[in-house]
Amino acid sequence: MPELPEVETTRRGLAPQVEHHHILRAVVRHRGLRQPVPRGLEQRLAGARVSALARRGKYLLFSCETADHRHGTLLVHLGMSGRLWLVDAQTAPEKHDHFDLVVDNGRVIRLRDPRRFGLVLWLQGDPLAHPLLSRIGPEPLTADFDGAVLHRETRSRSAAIKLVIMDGHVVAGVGNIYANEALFRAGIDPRTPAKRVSRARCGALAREIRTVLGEAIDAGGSSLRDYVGSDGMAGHFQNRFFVYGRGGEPCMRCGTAIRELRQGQRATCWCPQCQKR
DNA sequence: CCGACAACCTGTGAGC
DNA sequence: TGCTCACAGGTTGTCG
Repeated sequence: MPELPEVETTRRGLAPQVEHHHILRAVVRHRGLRQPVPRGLEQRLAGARVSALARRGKYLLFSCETADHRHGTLLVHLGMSGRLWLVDAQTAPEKHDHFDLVVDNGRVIRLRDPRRFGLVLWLQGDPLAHPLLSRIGPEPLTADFDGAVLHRETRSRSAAIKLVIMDGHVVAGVGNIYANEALFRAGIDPRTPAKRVSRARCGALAREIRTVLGEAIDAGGSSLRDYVGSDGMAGHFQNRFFVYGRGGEPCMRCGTAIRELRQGQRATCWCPQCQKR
């Protein structure tokens, strides 16, 4: 479900409700996520103070000072179907509500994740040194990422450019929707071998990745099926897709039928007229 | 190092 | 109505 814009929308919604607040308690109802939710997590979180809520790629990091004055990080990933939102303390959990953080302001941050590809972990020490985070590529919305970086990272890659920009080790947070949309905006055929994308076109692609992610964040993310923001409100960027989910429909720029195929078990949509190798 | 593919899991919609 | 199949926003691990 969530790509970077949806995770960032969630972070922005939750931050004012949790930063500089204490966790009264945590509730784990299902430990079987992508990795098991660690035993003892509830004890570590009880009484902890959250100093900051940050994001790295699609991971959310709750920086915590525990009740016994140790530092740690609650790491949360939403996987394909996860969402994290605020509910009132009396809201009854439903079938796929696996995890709660009860905040000292009476709100509850609740994780719902039907497919359970999400992740809830406790990290000691420097969270960015953890193997899950240390190998993630540059953040697309900071100065760490630009055309020069993308060009360098793609020189040895013969795989299709779409697969390469979706590789989180090349650039963080670009999932299937925004990979399709950025390639359309940059005018690049998604099947092009990455190493054959010129320096200038890498510049255009890096720019479009940043633009489309930024616009999606401004729109509160994309709501497909069940995604909603932390406040339960749907995002509306899904109304501005040029190609994603539009196979067979006319291109919004030139009218040519949008084509669709599968790359790496994921749907790719592109305009054969507007996007070239 | 790179690429191809399966795996993890549930829900939904299309087609018969 | 009910069954089966393909597919859905992600990431990791394995194998060649």
